[in-house]
Formats: sequence, C-alpha cells, structure tokens
Amino acid sequence: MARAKALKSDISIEAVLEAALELFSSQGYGATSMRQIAEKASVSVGNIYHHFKNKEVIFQRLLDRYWEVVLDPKLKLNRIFSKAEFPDDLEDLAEAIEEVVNSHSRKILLIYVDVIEFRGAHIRKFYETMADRFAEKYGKNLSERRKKGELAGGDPLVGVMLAVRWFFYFFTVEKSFGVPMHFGMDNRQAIGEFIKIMRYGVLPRGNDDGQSQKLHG
Amino acid sequence: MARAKALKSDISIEAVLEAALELFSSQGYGATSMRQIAEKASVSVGNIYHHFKNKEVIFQRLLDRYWEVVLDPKLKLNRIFSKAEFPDDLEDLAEAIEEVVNSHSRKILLIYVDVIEFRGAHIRKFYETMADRFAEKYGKNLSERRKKGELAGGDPLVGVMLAVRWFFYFFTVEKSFGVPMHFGMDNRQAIGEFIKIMRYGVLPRGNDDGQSQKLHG
DNA sequence: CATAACAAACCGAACGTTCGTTTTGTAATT
DNA sequence: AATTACAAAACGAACGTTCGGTTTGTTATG
Repeated sequence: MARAKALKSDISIEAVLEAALELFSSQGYGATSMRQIAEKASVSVGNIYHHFKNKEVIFQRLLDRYWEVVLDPKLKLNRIFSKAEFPDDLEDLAEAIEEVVNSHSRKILLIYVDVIEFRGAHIRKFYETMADRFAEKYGKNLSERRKKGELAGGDPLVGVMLAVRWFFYFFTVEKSFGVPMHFGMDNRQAIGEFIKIMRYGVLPRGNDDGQSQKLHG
Repeated sequence: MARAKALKSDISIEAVLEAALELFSSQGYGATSMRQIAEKASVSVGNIYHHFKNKEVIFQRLLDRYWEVVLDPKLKLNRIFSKAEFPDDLEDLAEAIEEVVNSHSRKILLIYVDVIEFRGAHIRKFYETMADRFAEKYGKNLSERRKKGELAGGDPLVGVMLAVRWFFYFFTVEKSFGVPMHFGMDNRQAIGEFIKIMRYGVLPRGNDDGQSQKLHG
C-alpha cells in the first residue's frame, strides 16, 4: 500500500512555497529575489533550483494552490453556491467569503501581483471558467425561483454576482490590503447595511408606512 | 509676473513621468528599471537623477498627480458629490466614475502597485482623509433627506459609499485590470441592474407583484 | 549485519547581467 | 561668466541561474 510518508524534500518544498508566498504577497514578484526566498525558507539557492525550474514556476504553483482552495466543493462558500438561496443566503455568503479571505489573504494578494506584473496572464483564463461555472450552478436555480415570483424583476444572477464580488472586495481591502474601510461603523454592521440594501433597496417601501413615495418632484 | 513658459527641462521631466507611469503600471515598481524609464523617455539616466532624487520619488510624484485629479473640485464626480442627490444620482455617479477610471486607468493601477510593493505606505493616509471629506460633504445632505422620508431606514451614507466603491471597482477591473467582468450582459446593462437593485432591492415590492420597476424613465 | 552502489537532496561559489546610483565632463541656457 | 540640462561611463551590489561537489537516504549484495 502507498504510504503518504512525508519526505524530507517535501519539507523543503513546502518551506520554499511558504516563504515565497510571504515575500511575493508583501513585495511583489519582481522585487523578491531567490536569495530572499532561500534565506526565509532556510534552504540553499541551489536546492530551490533542484525542486523548481525557475522563479516563475514557484509563483505559478502558488496560484495553482489558490485555485485548488477556491474550487474545492467542500469549501463552505461552494456549498452555499450550490444551494442558491439568494437573497436569504446573503448573511451566509458574507460569512463564508470573510472566511475565505481571512484564511487566504496572502494568496489573494498574488492575484493582484499577477495583474500588475504579468498583466493577469496567469489568472485570466481561470477567472473566465470560474465565472461560467458559477453562472451555471447558481443561475438555473435562481431563474426558476424568479418565475415563482420570489424575486423582483431583472436578471437575478446579477444580484448574486454583485454581492459576491462586493463581499470579496470588501474583505480583501480590509484584510489583504490592510486598509480598514471604516464606513464610520463596525464591520459587521456595514455588512448588515449592505445586505439590507440588497434586499429592500434604499428607497422607502410604500405599503405599510404612511409615507408614500414622493420622489422626483 | 510668473511666466508659464515651458522650459526644455520640463519636457524631459514630463517624458520621464509619462514613461515611468507606463512602466510602473504595467510591470510594477520593483520590476521597472531606471534604464527602462530613461530609454522610454528618450533621456539619459544621468538626466533623470538630475531632476529626481531617486527612483521612489518618481513613483511618489505620480501618485501625487493622481490625488490632484481626484481632489479637483472641478471634476464632474466631485460636483455630483457636493450635490448629494442619492439615489437619483446613481446613473450620474456611474458615468462620472467610468470617466475617471477611463481617463486615469494607469494611475489607478499605481494604487495597487503601492498596496503590493509598499504595503500601501504612500496611499493609506490619503484614503483616510478622503473618506472623511466625502462623509462630511455628502453625509450632511443625506441625513436631512432621510428625515424627510425620502430614503429608507439605515445609514444612507453607507448606500452611497457602497455604490461608489462598487462602481470604482467595477470599472477598475474592466479597464485597468483589463478583465471584462462579463456578467453575461452588456456593461451598461450590468450597471443598470446594479442601480435597480440599489434603489428597489431584489425582493419584490408588495404593491404590484414583481413588476414594480417601471419608474425612472 | 555490514557495505557497496546509486539516486535524490542539498550546498555555496561562481557566471554573466543588470540593478540603482554616482561621477565626470560637455552642451545649452541665462 | 555662471548655472542648468544633459549624456556617457563607471561603481559596487545584487540579480536569476548554473554547476561541481558533498551529504543523505534507500536498495541491493555479500
């Protein structure tokens, strides 16, 4: 039987990838040297080249690992996607996305490194296929529910994509960029406001309130 | 009697900044060399160092120029801010932000370069002060209108910030990152869907089921 | 059990280039 | 004449990568 024994070389490879992730995500690709990676990984430069053809395949490998995470069907976010209960799942979506960003904030930064230094060469194709998969999985369920009148007019898929992208960007800026968005309120509160707007909009709903809509004077 | 005469040296400085902007925004800071800048600007390396203390001040200068653009009261976007007619101004906001991003897509990329390679060192303070200024300008007007019942409950400023950030991100990804978001629809249509959701939410409004989005012609 | 044989893992010096910056000297402008 | 603008060469340091040699671990053989 095949044992999953941890080879010594695996430890080195892991150390190199971890060091490279740390450095690429905090300095960029071009500004990170192989010697820096070697030192941080407590490994010789020659050893790195024994395991990796060159600097770029290290970067590529790191991006591949992020895709594995994001595409994992066991990921909570993906399970929410396949249930497709928008907009009831907005809170769950926010929580799951926060979890992804918190757990993989540095890997997410690599995407921006790729955009800046490689013109998005490594990630473009992936993003396109991912968007398609998402639309297929989530979209069918949604359009059915819309026919039943559970959702307002317009393409419901847009609403989900909009929210998902916004959540991702929100937490990425907060966590990966390290820039608190500070809408003048707590994080959780800001998410709550966003969800409220997504569901009900910012214009007052006329029915149960004495105030009826008096816009466009 | 200040002459606005264009000195010859100004032409060199301008060429250097233009070349540096092009290179920094497409390769990142660390991966761009002074020799590359010099060649693209048709200027000698020594000449660059005659006008700029070092490489980093070139980068800093470029970011400063972007702030000047964004803070200019004459900028259409800023004029919309000071009128604060949310959510009626959503279309105008989208258009103005698209204009800013289209006109300054490369400078916007510098922000991401700063985040990646300098941990946002150059931009952090600016963003904080800008958010405050925005909240002060736009916020007062909004809270008054909310008291008059023109807006739904919750902090109305969140809605504006939410929309503004989303528009910026949307156009930045489209134009600066060069990644078409392709929500399965036209750009203008996607913006329209977003605005509709912002105003009315995705849940159907009680008055007439499902078809309440007919106003705002 | 001991050991020879072999490959994978690893190291660190060295290669040729290129880096950011400085120095030196000349042309242009004032 | 004095100062600014510019170009070219040169500096030491650092770059990505290569390479010869050593250590380590496993397998085969006695």
